[in-house]
Amino acid sequence: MNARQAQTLHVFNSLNHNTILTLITKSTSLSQTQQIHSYIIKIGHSNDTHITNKLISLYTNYHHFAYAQSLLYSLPNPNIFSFKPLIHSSSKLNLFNYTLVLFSRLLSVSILPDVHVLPSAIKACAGLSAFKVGKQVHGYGLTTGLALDSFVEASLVHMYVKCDQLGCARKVFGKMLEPDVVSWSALVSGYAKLGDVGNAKMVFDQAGKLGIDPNSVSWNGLITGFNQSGCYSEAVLMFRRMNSEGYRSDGTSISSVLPAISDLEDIKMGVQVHTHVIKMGFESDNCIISALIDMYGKCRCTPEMSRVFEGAEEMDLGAFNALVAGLSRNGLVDEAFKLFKKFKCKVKELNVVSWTSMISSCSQHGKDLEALEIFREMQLARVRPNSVTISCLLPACGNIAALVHGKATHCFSLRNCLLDDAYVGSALTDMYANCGRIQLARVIFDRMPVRNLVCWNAMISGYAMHGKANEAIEIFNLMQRSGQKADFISFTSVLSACSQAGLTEQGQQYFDSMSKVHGLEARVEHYACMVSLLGRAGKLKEAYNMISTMPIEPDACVWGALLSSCRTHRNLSLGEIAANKLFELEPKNPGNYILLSNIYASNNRWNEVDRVRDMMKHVGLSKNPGCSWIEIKNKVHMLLAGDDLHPQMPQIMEKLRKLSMDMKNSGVSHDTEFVLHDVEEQDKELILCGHSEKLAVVLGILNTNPGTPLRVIKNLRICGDCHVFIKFISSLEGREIYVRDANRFHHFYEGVCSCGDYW
DNA sequence: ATAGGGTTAG
Repeated sequence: MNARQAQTLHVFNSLNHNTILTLITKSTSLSQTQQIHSYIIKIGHSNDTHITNKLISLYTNYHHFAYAQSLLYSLPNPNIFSFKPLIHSSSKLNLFNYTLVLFSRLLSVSILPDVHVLPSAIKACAGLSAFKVGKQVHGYGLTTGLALDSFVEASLVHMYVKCDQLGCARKVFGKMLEPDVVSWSALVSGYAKLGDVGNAKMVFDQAGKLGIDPNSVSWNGLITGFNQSGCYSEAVLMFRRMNSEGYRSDGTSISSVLPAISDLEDIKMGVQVHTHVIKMGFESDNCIISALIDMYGKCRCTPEMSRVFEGAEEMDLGAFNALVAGLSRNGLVDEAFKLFKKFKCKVKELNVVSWTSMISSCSQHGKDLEALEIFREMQLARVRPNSVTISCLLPACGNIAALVHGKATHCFSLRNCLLDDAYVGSALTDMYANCGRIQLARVIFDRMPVRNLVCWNAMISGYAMHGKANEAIEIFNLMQRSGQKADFISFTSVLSACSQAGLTEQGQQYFDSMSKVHGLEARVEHYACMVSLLGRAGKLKEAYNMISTMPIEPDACVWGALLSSCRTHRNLSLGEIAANKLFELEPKNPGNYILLSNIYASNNRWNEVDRVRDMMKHVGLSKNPGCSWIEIKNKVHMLLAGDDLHPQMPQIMEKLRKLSMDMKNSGVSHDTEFVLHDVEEQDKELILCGHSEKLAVVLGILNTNPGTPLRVIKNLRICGDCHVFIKFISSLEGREIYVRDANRFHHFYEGVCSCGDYW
């Protein structure tokens, strides 16, 4: 090729080059871009960096990232502009991982990032809370001098705040030549979010010195931050300060401060804010309406709550959800359900929160079957349940020992990747424990990737419920070794486990360690555990002394623990004291009368037994089955007083069956009463009947004494509360349990226990 | 080219 030819070719190419660039800039659609692209390939310009950069930019604009990326990666000599379009738009779309992939590619081909690209990478680290990577990028910025740029500095502050590294954030902020409101606000709300009230206020008060004028976003960020860390009174305080210092609170301020007021149950402040809302004309803001409804609900002002809802111009789903939650929180479950049904027909767009809060209110108020039914409907309505839904549904399964449904829910969580959620894990642990499957509960617990206090407590209380004290203690210790602090609930479980297992000394040690080691003052439920711990060990006087000297007022649980212990040890004098206290505290609780009558009976004071029955009648408990039980107990005693037990059995059976029928006919709640039906007449069997809690205790004894003979009667139906089920199921460990008629959740077990004791 | 704030379900 001669010189002239070469020149011609060059001119041709450069002309062509410019023409192509103009062409690309004029392209208005994806298809045009593609046409030009194919032309570029045809004439052999696909290695031209300048041209390809334009193409990358176009494809990125059309969100054809794969295309843009393949062009970028195939370019022999890319420059910073080849990377910019993809890095910027991936960062804009919050595709953080992708941004970082592109950024590291940029570094690996030895291109120096500039002050425009670096903030995108830093933003990606912020979005991923990737502290280590963020620090590396920061270091890179320092060595290259890019970190001196004010935009880079601002994004670094933001990144460190998002990674909860407030020390680093403050360092960067402190070095800024022109500290800006945005970085400062991020820093302040970051401290508030971590509950660091001191630093939040300190940095906030530096505003004047730094020449920063806080705007409403700064104030609101601070309020929300305090809310998120549970510093509710600080949040309210800041709201007050905001107004008194002459800053205008906007809609966001109000909907941020209202949840704090709700949690403080500060109705006075709530009403003040409500009037402020009316004065400022914020009444049509849906967020504020929801927050107001929530506030009135949490302050137990249901009429006000409904009034706000009805006063709203348009039906907002958030407000509806808040109303449903508020009604059920105040025990008005039926009204909540009615409202839910009405809304369901009217508007077919209930969301996850609507369904979940309805499920939650059912499972919290003994409407477990309804909760399961609503969950089914929710799926028919094609609303996707989330982890919150599952953690509300599982207690419903556990409450009625609906193992089949619990397992189905477990599978659902597995399929939908919800098992990693700490709340779901805890609820599953709890459900399996409530269904008598403590080993499964443990498997769930062991597989949890992240554990919070709720998870540990669920496992401890599961073991405690099953009378497995050593295991409960093991988990309790494991929890502390893992760095999780124990709370009141952890101790209640451990103490009750010790009490059930008769670990008197160990229980006493744990009780003492509460205040000495853990800085927790024992609550009334812990004293109740201690009384039953001492009582079970026969140390009734010590138990009574503990009640007499405890620093807080003993409640019915404490006295009840003493009374039960007195029943176990047939102690009449202390039993009478406890019972008299209980008759004052809860005169309508039949259990206390029955316990006392038992103590009298075991001391052969049959006239006193009759007197207790009369007392029951006197306080209006004559229709209570317990009253009849006392009567029948007397008669059974008479029957059993004879030398030979066995000849009396048919008669006893007859009485029991009649009583069982009476209970059924009088509509006794199946929650708390144990009912026997369809007892097959078998000779020489003594059947346990009675109050569920007592039955649970007896079954528990069976459970801890495996040698106790267990005789089997077929087709016995039991309706009882969860305690009965747990003890019952675990007492049958290793035997087949059949669940027929699973739809109605009436559990038919093949087998029932019988033992020498009866109440 | 980059950055800060809102309601309702566990």
